[in-house]
Amino acid sequence: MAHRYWLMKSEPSAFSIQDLRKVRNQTTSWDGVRNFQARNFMRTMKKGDRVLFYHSNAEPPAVMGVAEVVTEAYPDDSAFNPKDIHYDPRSTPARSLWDMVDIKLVRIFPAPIPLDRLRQEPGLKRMELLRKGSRLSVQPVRPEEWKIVLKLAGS
DNA sequence: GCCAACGTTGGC
DNA sequence: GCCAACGTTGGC
Repeated sequence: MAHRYWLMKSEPSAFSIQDLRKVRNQTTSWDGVRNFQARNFMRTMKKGDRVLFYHSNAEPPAVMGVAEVVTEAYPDDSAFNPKDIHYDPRSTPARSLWDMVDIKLVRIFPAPIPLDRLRQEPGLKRMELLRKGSRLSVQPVRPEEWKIVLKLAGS
């Protein structure tokens, strides 16, 4: 089965794509997702799936580069820690409510693709990111949308 | 900082 | 099961 495509949002003030470049193995666990739809998407991710890394709440908001799924969904242990900002007592190691995946940096685009640039592309009209009021932090990307975005990135 | 859009919570 | 109140997201 062919790999699937996704988009994942991060606020660069919390964790940027430059941060991802610096961490060990350029790999991080995508913890802290506390939205069921986003969690469910992560649960369907397969090793090798490709991810657009998006900076939200940024100036400008933009697609920054590409990452890949290297570990499929497993319990998000940040939910178990009362001191963690994402603590959720409903989730326990025995019965994990929240999951995460590991992603690894593939590449950072030479130039970010700003949100308003994406909006100019007729082929991206249906993209989840561009839907009015869309807030999903993990979302699927159609293959044809992926192709357009990568073309905009100059690949 | 504002606020529209959305998801979640909880009283009934 | 409804839905008002509330909290969050995220563009602007």
